[in-house]
Amino acid sequence: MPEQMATTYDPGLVEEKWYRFWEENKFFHARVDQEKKPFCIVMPPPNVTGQLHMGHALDNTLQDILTRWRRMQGYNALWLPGTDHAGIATQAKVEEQLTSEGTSRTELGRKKFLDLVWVWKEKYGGRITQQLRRLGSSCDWDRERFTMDEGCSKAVREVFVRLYEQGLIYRGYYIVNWCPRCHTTISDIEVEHLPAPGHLYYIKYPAKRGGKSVIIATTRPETMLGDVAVAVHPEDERFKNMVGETLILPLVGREMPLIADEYVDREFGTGALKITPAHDPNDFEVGKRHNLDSPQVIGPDAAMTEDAGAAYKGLDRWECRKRIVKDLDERGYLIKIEDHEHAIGHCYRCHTVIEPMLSRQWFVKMEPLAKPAIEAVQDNRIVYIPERFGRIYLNWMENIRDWCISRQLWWGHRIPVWYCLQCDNIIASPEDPESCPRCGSKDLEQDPDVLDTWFSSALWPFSTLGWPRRTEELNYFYPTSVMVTGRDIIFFWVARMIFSGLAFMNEVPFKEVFVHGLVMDAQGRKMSKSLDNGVDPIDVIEEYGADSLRFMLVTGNTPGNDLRFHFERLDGARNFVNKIWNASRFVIMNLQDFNPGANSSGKSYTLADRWILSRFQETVSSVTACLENYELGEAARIIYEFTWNEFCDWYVELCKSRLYGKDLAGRQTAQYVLVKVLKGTLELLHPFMPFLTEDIWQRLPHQAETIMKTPWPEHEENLRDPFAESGMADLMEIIRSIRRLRSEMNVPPGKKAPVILLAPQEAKDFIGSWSSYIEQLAACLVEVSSATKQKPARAVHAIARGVEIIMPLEGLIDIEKEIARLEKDLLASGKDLQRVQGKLNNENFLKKAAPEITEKEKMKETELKKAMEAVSERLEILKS
RNA sequence: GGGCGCGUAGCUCAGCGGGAGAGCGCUUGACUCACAUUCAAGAGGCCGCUGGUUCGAAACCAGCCGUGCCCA
Repeated sequence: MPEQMATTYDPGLVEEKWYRFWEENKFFHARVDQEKKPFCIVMPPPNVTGQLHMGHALDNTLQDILTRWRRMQGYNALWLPGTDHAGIATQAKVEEQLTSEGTSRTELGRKKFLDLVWVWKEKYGGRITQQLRRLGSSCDWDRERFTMDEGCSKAVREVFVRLYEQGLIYRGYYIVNWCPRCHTTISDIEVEHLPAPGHLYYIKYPAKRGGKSVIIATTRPETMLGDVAVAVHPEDERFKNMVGETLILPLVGREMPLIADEYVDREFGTGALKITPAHDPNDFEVGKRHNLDSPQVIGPDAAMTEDAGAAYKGLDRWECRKRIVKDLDERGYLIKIEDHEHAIGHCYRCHTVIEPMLSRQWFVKMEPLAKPAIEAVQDNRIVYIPERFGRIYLNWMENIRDWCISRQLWWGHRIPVWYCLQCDNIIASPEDPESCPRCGSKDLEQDPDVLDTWFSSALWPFSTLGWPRRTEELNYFYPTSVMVTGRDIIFFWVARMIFSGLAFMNEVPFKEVFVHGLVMDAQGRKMSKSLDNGVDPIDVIEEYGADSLRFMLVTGNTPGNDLRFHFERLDGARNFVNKIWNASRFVIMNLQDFNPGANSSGKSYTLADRWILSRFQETVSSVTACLENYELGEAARIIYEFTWNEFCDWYVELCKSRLYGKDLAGRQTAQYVLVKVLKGTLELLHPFMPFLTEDIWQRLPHQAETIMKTPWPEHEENLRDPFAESGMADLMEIIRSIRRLRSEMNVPPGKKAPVILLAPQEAKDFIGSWSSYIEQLAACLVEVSSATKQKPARAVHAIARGVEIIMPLEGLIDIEKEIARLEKDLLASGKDLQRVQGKLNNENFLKKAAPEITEKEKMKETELKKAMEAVSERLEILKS
């Protein structure tokens, strides 16, 4: 006795069970198998101490769909999961905790602090991977990796040392982005430029020899304390004969030159630019060109330094700005202040205003690495989907600057460089060195900094497969098939994986990059902690089930575009899930006597059978084609429409009489087709809704252990049946017309209405053979006649697909209303006819349009004419 | 300043050279034995604006307006 199925699907009852079933049976595990074609995705590793958010849910749903689909297609599919140590984020969280406990990392010291972070990692590291399981992710947990595990750490050191030896990693003294709150440098792309209202301060810099002074304009007056020059454009007539003069820096009294440099924008401000090499990247370049000093006036805490002078030392940068402005004003140097909106760099993590600062850091020299990474995309060895992201990538790569990789943090991969305290030798080594290879001293000190987190993520596609060891996994699965990720980390991550893969594997890390948009809130804003507008995927899964969430995330938007999160759309997905559940429930309830082996041949298909089987073939091929093109939302939509609008609304309804009827063969055929199409649909849907489909599939007659391992439905050409499709389309249109008449005439739903169908001779037999369909689905009694039959006067009338529909309604009919309705019809058809004839009367149209188009228009014309004739005739009868 | 999206039904979005679509919402009717998380029927649109290409444009091109994002 089969288990009773509830009338509504309850995901909470089954999801956990099926996930455990899959995981315990190792269905996600992929082993190297030379007989099979590999398919591999490496998961963008979420922050190890983070929680699943909607972005992860979307990203991983897409990956899971691709993985499950390819696995069913027979690929040896590996989806390799893992987590990221997320240097700044994780360290910040642990530091927060320490602060709340009244201590700090500096108090604890490096060793103790790191021990604590590891404890923290152990505690929270499992949370996100558990959450990924709730989503249904079919990743190979036996191969789960962590960016700071032994293998990845080895890879990081290996890469660092090799790049160092090639001269592609260097230590340099440059302007970097310093976050005064995180107390570390960050790379250029980690700086967020946000527009902010500010001011433009015009300040007078007097000339040493008297006479004309120079007025400069600046947005950051406090940096004037570090000024070493004023620059003008060499061709600027206003300053031409002043270049070379000496100016006096107000408040400080420092003498400095007026120099000429092409960098200066003549249009901005007064055309004279103060130069502060230690606190502005462009000024730094100017300073280098002109051999200028670079006094540092702002320190790591964003407070003014000793060099700022006694009057300002120790002041916070904003406080100092106020003071400077006040002092300048009092002494007559301040000319004016204008409002000025400009972009200010903020730390992407803590949103503190970045301080450009001169500092000694480690850099990766990008130009030689970028070149092959550009070529790989240019010659399509890597393809971006959608394409436009490839152009964005190229534009960025072509203008790339060196990458600052050292971070003043403790949590991360420590830079594998040691300094010999005896002979100043610098040693970069994959292994911790015992002694200095040059002087033999054991007095070595490791660089205190760690590497940018993205340095290790950049190696992810090959470090996770075993590199630097040449493992069989690496040989088999690399290059991976596709990278699925959000548009916001193309530069951070995708670009860096590409050049790293090319540099160390001599091969691209993946062949395709499938870029998706961001999940926004209902108003289209980014979900964020500060707005508190985020929706927790786990809450959604608990309320709606993972399948509904997945389906909602995948439908209703196009690749690469952002999507808004609406609970209404979740309702829609949940309803669809329930619809499938109930259609399946109906099928299963009617299978008690089903023998899958008994009627595999010699079936006598009805028109409806032939139609649904043919429609299913169409669905299989279009869904597969959509998936091949990464049109996942479109694929889901097609399955939705097929299931709901064709299978449920029409086929299941048409099966009822056969299932409940006395004809055993008819019942068996219906069972066979219902099972075949339902199973096939579940298989198509499985990548999108893994839980529901497994649950139902297991209740249906089946061979394999799991739907996961069932072959992806193949298109069966012999089941395509254009005749059945067009025949059914005609019948459906007739049924809809009758329903419309009933509804307009307010025929009670329970009442069987008599209907006369006047069909042209060639269609009469066909309509006659399948008139039972019309009777079932339009609740009527059908009489089919030839078109010449005498027509009753008191009746409503419609025309569909060349068939006249006459519904005699003695007593119910309102002649005036019917006349008005028919006249409206006639008017609409007349307009259509006009448009069609307009085309057909156009010589150019007939000459230039494709023959099948003109043919179609001609057919339309005849059809419209016939319909209008019938309606006119009808009107005459009614009016007489 | 440069680049990239997006403006289609009240809302959210598909369609992207040959009859304007879906879901939700709305109106009307139905608890019909898989499903009221349902079924049936319906109303609702100068497809942002202006030009151009074409026999034919919501779709292609140019410009403009509005809006969002990225880079400088």
